[in-house]
Amino acid sequence: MARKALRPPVREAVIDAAIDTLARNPGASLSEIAARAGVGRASLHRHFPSRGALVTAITRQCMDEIDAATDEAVEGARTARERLSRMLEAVIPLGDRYHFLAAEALDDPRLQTRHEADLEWLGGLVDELREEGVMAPDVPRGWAVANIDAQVWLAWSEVAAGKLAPADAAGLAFRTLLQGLGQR
Amino acid sequence: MARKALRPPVREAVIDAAIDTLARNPGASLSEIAARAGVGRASLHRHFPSRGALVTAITRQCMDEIDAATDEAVEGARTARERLSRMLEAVIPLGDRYHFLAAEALDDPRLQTRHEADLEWLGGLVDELREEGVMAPDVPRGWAVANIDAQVWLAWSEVAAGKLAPADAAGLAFRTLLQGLGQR
DNA sequence: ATTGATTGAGACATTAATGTCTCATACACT
DNA sequence: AGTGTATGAGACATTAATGTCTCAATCAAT
Repeated sequence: MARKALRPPVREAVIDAAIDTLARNPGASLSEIAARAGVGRASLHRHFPSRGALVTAITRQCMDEIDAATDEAVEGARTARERLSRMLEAVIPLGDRYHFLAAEALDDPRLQTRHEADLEWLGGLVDELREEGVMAPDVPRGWAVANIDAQVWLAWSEVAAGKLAPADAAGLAFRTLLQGLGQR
Repeated sequence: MARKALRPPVREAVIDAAIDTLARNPGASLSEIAARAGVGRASLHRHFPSRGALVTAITRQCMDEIDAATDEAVEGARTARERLSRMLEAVIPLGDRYHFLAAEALDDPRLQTRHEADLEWLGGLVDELREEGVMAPDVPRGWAVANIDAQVWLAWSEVAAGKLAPADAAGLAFRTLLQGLGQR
């Protein structure tokens, strides 16, 4: 049941390198990415015909990771509040692989649809949080969704900048979401 | 004491067009910007020798606007809480002119320093909010600053996307900052 | 050892953006 | 009206990224 080959896994190496490189600099060239992957630029083009194809591939992979981590983390949680907490704990450590997506335009319509589905999942979570009395009903649903998304992004940025300990990030984001920064 | 000329104000037109265009697409070409400004590409280069010079100029202008609006709004406020509220009311409507700065790298060291100064101003505000008992002291200072910054950015995004009424934006951001999204 | 496929290196054409330059035109000011 | 300056249009050289192609070398499998 050997999957592929024992050769150097060029495709994976390129994807990893692209994620690392583009996260730092969204305008990085393909030469740069190939070099970081330890791969010839021609080989890169053999696996990904165009830059767009590469970007699409890594975007898909990032989304796969995020969705898988979320699904696994949320599994078995009894309340929406707990789902939110677990989701943050699972997703924030992946932030460095998701972050760059904000810069690269979501041009592939399928990925765009998928991203909307992810946001809709968050919307459902917000609905449940309201029903549980955890989240205020007079806060617009879209605002709540956008805030959760933003909090994930922000937590990663602070961790990446070394201003926040990774272990504290998710808890801080959770608290900030539900209670804000105010004096309790 | 006539300042300059009654000629078409090319410089201003280019700056405005650049702000509009780069806000939508950070990688927009100079041709695109010149066209939107209703100006020849050569004239653009007469006023701004290089792309970097143009980006620096508009960045400086945006910062000027933000700082001026903030200073004016904050003037006369008696409490830090009120200063925060007024700052949000003043700055969020300017968000569409500030937003793109996140994408364009702050390469000019002087602008970088200035941005840090702005963040430090926010830090001072956070200190005062703590002293007033408005903001929890166990939330890291840097996290609080980053959240205020992020909330401004987020509010604009939602307004620009048509998902949030401009009149509601600042109030919602203020509430979210201090109380979060939780049930009161 | 032989075969077949994949790779790295590099040459090449194409495309797009950038910055410089020229020149005829239009405007502001006198 | 006359003068000087700024403009728009376009030609031009330069640079960088992209994508295609070829060829010799390498590796896996037989």
